[in-house]
Amino acid sequence: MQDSAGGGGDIHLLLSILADGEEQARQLGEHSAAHDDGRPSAYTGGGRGEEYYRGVARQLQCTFGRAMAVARAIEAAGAGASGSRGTTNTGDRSDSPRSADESSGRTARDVVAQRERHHDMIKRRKGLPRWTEKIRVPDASLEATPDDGLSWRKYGQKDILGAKFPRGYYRCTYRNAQGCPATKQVQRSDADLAVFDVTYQGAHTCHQKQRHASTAGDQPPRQTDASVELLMSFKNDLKVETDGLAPPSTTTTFHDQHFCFPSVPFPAGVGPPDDASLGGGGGFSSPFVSPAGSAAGSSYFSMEHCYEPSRGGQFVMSRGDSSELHEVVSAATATSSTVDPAAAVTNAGGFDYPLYLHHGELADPHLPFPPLFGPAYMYGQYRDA
DNA sequence: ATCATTTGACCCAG
DNA sequence: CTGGGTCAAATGAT
Repeated sequence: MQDSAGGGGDIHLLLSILADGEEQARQLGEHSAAHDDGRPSAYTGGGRGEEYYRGVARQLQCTFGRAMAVARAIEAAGAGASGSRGTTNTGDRSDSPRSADESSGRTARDVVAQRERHHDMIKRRKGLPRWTEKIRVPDASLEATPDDGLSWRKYGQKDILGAKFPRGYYRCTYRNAQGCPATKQVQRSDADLAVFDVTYQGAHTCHQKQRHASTAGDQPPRQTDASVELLMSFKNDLKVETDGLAPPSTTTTFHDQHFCFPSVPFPAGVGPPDDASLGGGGGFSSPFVSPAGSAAGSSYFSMEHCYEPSRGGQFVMSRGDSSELHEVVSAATATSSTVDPAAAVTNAGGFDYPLYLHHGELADPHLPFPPLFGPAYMYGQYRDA
């Protein structure tokens, strides 16, 4: 079942966060209703932003409600079944470097153990959400590496067939410390040296503080992307629960690296939205970077549509499930009154997003939600020379 | 000394 | 069998 690292603890955290998010959503709705005329349009994304805002809030609320229900179910089920490692979890540290304990290097036993562990890990990974982002770095030097502000530790590199550059494998720095399952693969595009394909897998369950632009006011690390990611992992669980045999891993790909939200969320110079959103409190300039709850919701919805990049670079809907989640999204779509966020974005940013159009084509109106896998939009500030 | 990266070997899925 | 993903010893950086 939900193999997410922790187990009971995570569930509680999840519940807590979800409850929090639900509340925030409620406030969001009220807020937008109350301030609909108070705020300059810029804050609402322009005109109907308010309605849209409200719709999102409503959906968010709904989603959280469902999520909580399911989470409770998971909790209940988990209590009895208690996942695999529940019992055997002796060495949760698992990392315990190497043998050094037995005589020589590796005994058959070690090998077996390792294999088991590996297998177990693979198994676990399989169920984790997976998505890809294209990140553009400011300079195309070979040294350049996309930095998403989170702490990763490189654990491998491999030459990939057909790719000019090797692929780097990273895992969360706190995997051992906090059992965070997040990993990512970074592959430089052979077409554009400044572009990287970053495939994330697994949600961060750790509480590392995503630091980037120093930014002035910072807030309690609390929610932020931790909750976002948690939600994503949660969504994954949901998915698994809903349709046991959905594709093990889905990939959401966003081909844009300039995440310019409708109302230019980040006041130039002030810093990345991530920190702003972290607060979930202070004044936010865009609905998308507002309260963490909202952000989480957005991400959640975004993740709902999973595309699988095929070899040719095309995107295909890979979701085969017709879970309620889909309904939620659809509802959200409907509620947001078919706004054409794509257009909004395009206009606001002044860029064009061919991919967005594609999304639209695929009946994917969730555009307003940037893939706020936090870090990424950091690069949005850079203009490709 | 501690922690991160490098790098070849290993394992598994397709 | 091959390619992709991970492990872990060796090595480097702080």
